[in-house]
Amino acid sequence: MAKNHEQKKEKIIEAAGIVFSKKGFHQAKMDEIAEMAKVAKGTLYYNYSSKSKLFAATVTQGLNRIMEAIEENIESDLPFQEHFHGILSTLIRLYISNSEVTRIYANEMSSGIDDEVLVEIKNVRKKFNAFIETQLKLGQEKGYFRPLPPHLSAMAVIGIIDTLCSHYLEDPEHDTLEEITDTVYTILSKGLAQI
Amino acid sequence: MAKNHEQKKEKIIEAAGIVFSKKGFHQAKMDEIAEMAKVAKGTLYYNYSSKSKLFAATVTQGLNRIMEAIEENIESDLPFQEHFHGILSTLIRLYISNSEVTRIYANEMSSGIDDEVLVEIKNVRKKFNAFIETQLKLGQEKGYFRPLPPHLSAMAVIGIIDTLCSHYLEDPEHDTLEEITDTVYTILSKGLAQI
Amino acid sequence: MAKNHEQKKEKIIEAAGIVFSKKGFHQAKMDEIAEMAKVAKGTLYYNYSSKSKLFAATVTQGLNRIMEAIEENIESDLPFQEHFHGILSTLIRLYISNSEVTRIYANEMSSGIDDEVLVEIKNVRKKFNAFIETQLKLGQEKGYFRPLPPHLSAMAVIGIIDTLCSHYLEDPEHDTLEEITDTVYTILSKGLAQI
Amino acid sequence: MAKNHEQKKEKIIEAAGIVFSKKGFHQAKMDEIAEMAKVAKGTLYYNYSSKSKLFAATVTQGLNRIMEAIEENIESDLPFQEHFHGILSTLIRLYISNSEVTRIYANEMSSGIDDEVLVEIKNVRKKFNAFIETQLKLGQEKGYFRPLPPHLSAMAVIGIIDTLCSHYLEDPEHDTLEEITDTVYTILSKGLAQI
DNA sequence: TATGAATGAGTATTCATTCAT
DNA sequence: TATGAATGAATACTCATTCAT
Repeated sequence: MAKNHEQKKEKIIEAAGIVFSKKGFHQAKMDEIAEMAKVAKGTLYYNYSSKSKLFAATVTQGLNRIMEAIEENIESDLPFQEHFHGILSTLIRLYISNSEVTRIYANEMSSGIDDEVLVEIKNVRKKFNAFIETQLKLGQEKGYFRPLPPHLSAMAVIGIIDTLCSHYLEDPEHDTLEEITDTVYTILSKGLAQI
Repeated sequence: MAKNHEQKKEKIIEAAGIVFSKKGFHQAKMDEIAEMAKVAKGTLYYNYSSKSKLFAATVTQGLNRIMEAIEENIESDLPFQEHFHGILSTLIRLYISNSEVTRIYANEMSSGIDDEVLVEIKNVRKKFNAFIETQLKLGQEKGYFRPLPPHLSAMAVIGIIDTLCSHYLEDPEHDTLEEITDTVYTILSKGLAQI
Repeated sequence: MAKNHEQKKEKIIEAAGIVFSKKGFHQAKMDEIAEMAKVAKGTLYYNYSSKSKLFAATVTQGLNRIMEAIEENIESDLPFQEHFHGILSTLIRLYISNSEVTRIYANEMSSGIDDEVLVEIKNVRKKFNAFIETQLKLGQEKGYFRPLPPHLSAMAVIGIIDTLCSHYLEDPEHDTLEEITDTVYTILSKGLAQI
Repeated sequence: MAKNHEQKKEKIIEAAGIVFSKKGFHQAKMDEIAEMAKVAKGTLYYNYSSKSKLFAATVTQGLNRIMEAIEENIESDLPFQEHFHGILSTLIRLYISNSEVTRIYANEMSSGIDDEVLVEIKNVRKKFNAFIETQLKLGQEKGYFRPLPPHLSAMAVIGIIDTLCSHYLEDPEHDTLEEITDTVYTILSKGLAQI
């Protein structure tokens, strides 16, 4: 019953995503994850040897899924301006719809997690940063972007998206997703200043 | 001796700032704070009735101190462009030099803290956001800034600063503070795109 | 093995009865109960979610056991006088032989226990009072007892038994159980005064 | 200012009586007593070297006051029956009006108090028991009471009064003081059985 | 005499992890 | 493979007592 087993692992990751994002790493309880996944607590440990490992698996799988989705959604034969707008729009949409994972990414890289596991998570993060960085370098080469340090620009992009999307998720009634996207796009491409 | 007593409270807040910023709220231990402040654990509770209250006092005092410093450092009779550059530069400098507090601000608004206390902290945060928002509105009125939603722009400003400064603090050798400040200023005022 | 588990719960209740009766609710320590039951402290909490709940379970189970024993021991087809004597004698015997529980019942209904739990305990108490009250009403209907307020009479019965049995338990050498029983029976049925 | 000082000690005892009776020995906090007495906590220790000593002083003073009041209120030249009724009535009245002390007496002789202090309290108790015992012996000598063991009868008297008065104090609306007094008198003098 | 800030030993409770079944 | 009862180390918080002023 390999399928059955994989399904169970998937159910656990899904439950973990929900609980970790709602409570953060330290406040999330293995009991609650087990209950939400409808498995016994022992089963968690049967599949993931510790809370940290389960956390790492949750974040890693989640971010990889998001990155795959981004790559699928990018059409690179558009004019660069539209290409860039498309990336931001995709990023924001996926950030919102995968909020269980992105919230974790945003808030819970703090200490108290096994170093070994922390390294694993930081690597996925780097992969994510590198992806943005690549896009920015592309823009620079094409002469569309200013020659700013790409790794700092990449972080700026992520920082803006992270902050505005977190704000949106806290109170989705307050602003529309278009406003968020437009604001992000305008600031990043043209800046706050006019003329 | 009232002075002596106030000094002790100050020593506690200072120790709390260090420990909370290093470990985060849930991983910070009252024992460690007491030890670092060189007082008995009971003294912590004699002065702050709970861990949450101590946390709130630490963050509130810290952010208020930063806001005062910002206001003292702003020269508002400069041309707006330079005025804005000055604000960003001051913000970044204070963010870095008060890292014990700003790290907390950035990472630990998550759940698990008394609601009552959480509200107090969120209020200081709002005060901070409002300050940035006011500056942006001023720029819009002067015709210097585009008419973007000010509260979203304010968050974008904070998001960029937060992300880049956190990055700087994680590895201060990697980039200089000028690079950080320039990147923040350029992106925010002119955007990534050229022409 | 369910049996094993039930045995462990029983061992805990037994230990709790001994410690609570010796120390009272607030002075009883969970550590001591765990040690006496030969389980880890966590096991106490795995089975009873708090000290209050464990206390409630101990008292409730104990009083229910006593009430069952009383009902089994009453022969109601005797002449009423002997029937009443039998009840008192049974009550006293069970009070003494279940002293871990009755001592708690007598001394520890005071404050400091969760309200929810306190209510539970008071309900078992009411059940016990109601039982005595029923017997007294029966005696009144049969014309054997004076028409005194039954709930007050019931409390008087319990009060006398409680006081004399506590006295007996404090120093069992001093008086015999027969003397106690005779005194209780004589006072309650005929009063102190003669003729 | 000896007077002033004595007044302060009196204020402390009074506050202690209220707090001990409401919370019991272990749940009563020195802080609360100090606050209620409107003195600093240090002052408690300046006058009574420990919590146990303060407790002992509270109980001893209280019971002595009650015993004095009883002796003042007894008219011994009445017919014995009325004399006995008078004693019970006085006892009940004083039990109710000195509930802070009598509640302590009833519920808090349990463990956890310094042995030395416990002995002191038990001695006052014995004095109180002895007083009742003397009255009962008098009744026996006068041929009014049956020849039951006087120390057991005395405890029975105290047990009934204690239980019914505690019940009255818990819910003073439920029964009148006359009903209580009549029930106690009838049961004790004539018993529950009629003819 | 009186104060109240400071102390630290003592306690209920939590929760990741283990392991017999 | 899966379970869930059992564990015990870890931790926030309490409060009688002390003592410098």
